[in-house]
Amino acid sequence: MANAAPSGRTARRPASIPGSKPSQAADGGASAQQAASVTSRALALLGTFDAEHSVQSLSAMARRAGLPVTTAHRLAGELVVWGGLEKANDGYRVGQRIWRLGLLAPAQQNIAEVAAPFMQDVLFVTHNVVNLFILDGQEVLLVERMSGTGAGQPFRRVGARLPLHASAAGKIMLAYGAKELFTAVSQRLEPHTSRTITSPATLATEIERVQALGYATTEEEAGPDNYGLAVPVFLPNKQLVAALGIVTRSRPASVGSVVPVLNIAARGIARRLGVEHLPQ
Amino acid sequence: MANAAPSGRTARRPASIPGSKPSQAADGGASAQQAASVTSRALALLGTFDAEHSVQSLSAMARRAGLPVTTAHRLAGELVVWGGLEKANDGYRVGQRIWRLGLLAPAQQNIAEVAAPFMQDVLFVTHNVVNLFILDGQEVLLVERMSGTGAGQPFRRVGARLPLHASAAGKIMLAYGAKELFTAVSQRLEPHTSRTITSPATLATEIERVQALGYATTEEEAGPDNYGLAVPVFLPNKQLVAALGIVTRSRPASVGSVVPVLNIAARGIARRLGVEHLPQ
DNA sequence: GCCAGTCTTTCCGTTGGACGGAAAGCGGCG
DNA sequence: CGCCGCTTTCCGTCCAACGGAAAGACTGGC
Repeated sequence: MANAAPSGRTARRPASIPGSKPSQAADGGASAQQAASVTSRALALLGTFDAEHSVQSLSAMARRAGLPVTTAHRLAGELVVWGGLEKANDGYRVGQRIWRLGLLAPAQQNIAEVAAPFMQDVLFVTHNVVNLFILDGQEVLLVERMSGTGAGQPFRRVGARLPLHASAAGKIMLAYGAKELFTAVSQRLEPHTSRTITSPATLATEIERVQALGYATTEEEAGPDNYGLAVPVFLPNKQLVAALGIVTRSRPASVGSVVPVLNIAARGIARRLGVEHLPQ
Repeated sequence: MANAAPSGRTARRPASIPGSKPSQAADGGASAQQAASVTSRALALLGTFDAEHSVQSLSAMARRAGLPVTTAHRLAGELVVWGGLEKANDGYRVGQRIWRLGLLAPAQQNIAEVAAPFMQDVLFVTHNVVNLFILDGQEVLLVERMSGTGAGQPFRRVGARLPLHASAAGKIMLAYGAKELFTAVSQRLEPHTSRTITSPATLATEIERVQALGYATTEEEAGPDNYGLAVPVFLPNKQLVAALGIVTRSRPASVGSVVPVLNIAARGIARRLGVEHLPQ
């Protein structure tokens, strides 16, 4: 993977990056400038779309992608032809071809599809918003979500990410996942509310509590009026694959009665995952 | 135009090369029609993924996209870096970045998200597989689907398309949509089972029946052991936006009791769609 | 009506990145 | 061990991509 030759048409990075942390750091998607190859520019264009920018004008895309408008125009045109973007009067949107492609992505395809029916069952019983998270890097990724007609606006959307130390699902990952994860995460505990755990020691105690209880909770640690509860989803071979949980707007009265429901659903999901395709 | 030098990157096959490499004149490349631009090649690569090919080797992708392996290798590499593809030992898959992008696509975002809770309610009452279709071109597109733990394997997956004349949702579109749609579709009525409607006259009668009843049914017209039932979802201004339905494995006993349930849910969906963002 | 500002689209000369054949590396099979 | 298919690196050639310039479309202010 030698870095490409420095000579670039537009601009170039001075020298190879000093290692630092690959992770997801720089490539925010929108902020990414410094495109070099044709493909990366087209992709940068796609990367400008997110939940807050699901409809954009051409020049907005160009600006956010750090591309000349002319270039953006040409590339966007090709994307539209292919179906990756759709063009309306008010701007560009993500095309349905991308959507259909996305349904083939592994994280989505296996777990979420298998889990959905079981999540329904939980919803029927508890009438709370039901979430399914998987671990992705040093965050949890919401792969499926369900809420009844009664619930208000959803807290998070499918595809959202949450930090490990400020979410019930994240605590599950910390408690039952690799130890390295804990050490890595506890380096940087960003506060989201006044109740977010920001001390590594406190977090360690909390994780021990989770391990002892078998479930994790959050109390306004991710956002105000946001109470979470999650249990692990283990494969038959004890491997942790996901965290199943609920979210409520006020402190749940009966944690004790919800946990068994979640556990039953988690076991059901695990059983089916074990039968069908193997973990990964 | 008048291409000058034949020694081009794309063409290059005068008489000079001793090597044979016939290569079809017009390139019959399965799906992709002689792409030229860089972007279109990268996209052609993505386009090789579908439900039957969710994991592919590099050369398989190259073959299906009609690209040289070398080129495919380079492009796939860029896609992997960006997150559009994921590379495992057994081949490439669609990356989760595409999945997350896809969630922003309009068809998915608006209707499916709004409809989901109401579909839950239907599922709760009927215990059947619940489907939500929108019209897309001359087909219906499954944008959301729900099934309980009891139901067996799903008939269709989200993202699937069905012909208008062989699906309950499609009949709804024909009955309440634009008239031109009917004339266009009735030109080519492909049979899927022995019970599929293949005569324009029969279809016309069927559509009238749908208009009279207010709901549509199919009886093994799309596949064996496949019985469908669907109702329209109208916006407050009478515009048809979707079809909501259920699927069963045997002839449903009580159509009469399910239709009201579907209609209530359809009204609920419409009401919320009307309140929030306007149709399109 | 006119001007100013923003966004979209076409045109076209220049050139640097994409192209892909060749070949090495890699594994499996008979 | 030789054959076959897939993956990956290398590198000289050359055309497609690039993007500045400018016209067109549209809005809003005065």
